[in-house]
Amino acid sequence: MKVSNQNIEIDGIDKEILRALMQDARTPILEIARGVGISGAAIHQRLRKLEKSGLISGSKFTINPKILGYTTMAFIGIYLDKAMSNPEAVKQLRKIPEVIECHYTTGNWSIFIKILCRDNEHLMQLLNKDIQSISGVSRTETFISLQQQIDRQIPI
Amino acid sequence: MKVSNQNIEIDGIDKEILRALMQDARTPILEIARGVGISGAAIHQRLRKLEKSGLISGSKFTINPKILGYTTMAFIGIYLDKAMSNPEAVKQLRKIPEVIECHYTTGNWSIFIKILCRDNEHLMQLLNKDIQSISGVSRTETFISLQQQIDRQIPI
DNA sequence: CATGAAAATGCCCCATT
DNA sequence: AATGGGGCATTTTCATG
Repeated sequence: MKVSNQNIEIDGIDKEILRALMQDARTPILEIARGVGISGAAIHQRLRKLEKSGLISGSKFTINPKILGYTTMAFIGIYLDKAMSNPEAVKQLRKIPEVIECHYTTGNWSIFIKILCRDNEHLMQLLNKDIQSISGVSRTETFISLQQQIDRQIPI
Repeated sequence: MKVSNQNIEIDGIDKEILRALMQDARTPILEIARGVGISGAAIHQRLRKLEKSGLISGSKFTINPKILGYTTMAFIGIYLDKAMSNPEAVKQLRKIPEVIECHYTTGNWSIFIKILCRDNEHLMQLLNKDIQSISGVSRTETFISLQQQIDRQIPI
């Protein structure tokens, strides 16, 4: 089976390459080559093709925030005044390092963010001091992630 | 300055190593070594220390879901019947590949998920066919990410 | 913790098919 | 698209400071 989109086609070998690298970005190309039974040079060519297609958007070491003391994840829905320019609010949110995701969303909230904090006191400080002080923010609704059960990418 | 937690201490060199690899997991160790001015072997030792501490939880290639046609991200709050065992619901959610995050949360919802879908029709199918059919799910509230403005890790 | 050296391994380009 | 070869870079280990 082929998955195709625009001018990009991904076959089973591409999938195996991607799956290996999605699990561990430092998997040696030659190891993948041995696994799928083609030469390293071929894997290399396919990788260049996949990168050029934009399918591979990067590779990252992932840090466990808990080790740094960030044990609490929370989601915050933000209501903005109608007059407020959303991009300006995002600009201010970007300055808060604890904000790790930020979305414009449909629904009641104008903006929806994900944050990491050390504890409830830290969370309260982020809400009251950092976020509520952004001009245009009228109200927020917060809920805490008690436990994350799934964290993955779309399967290839 | 030192960031410390339990038995782990991270100095400025560790931070430079982590920052480089968080940006690009395939950054050559020797390149980092040249940048910070110590030997490759020393970087290697530090990396092993950081891995052992659990701070580094892995490395991943990141896939751009849009290239595969997954152009829509949505968040769904799920109400579960009181009698329902949450772990069973999570088990069912795990079978849906479009579910890329799943949290137990405080607040009105029992479970909060993030999904990727191809279009609104696909979203509706996920809601009506896949999620609503999970026993114990009484109601859902959905909002769509119109645009993601921030996506990052906690800064080191 | 850091180092240099050395061995092993892998990367990446190329000509060819 | 895939292959093997080969030059060069990187990784990894080790004994030592």
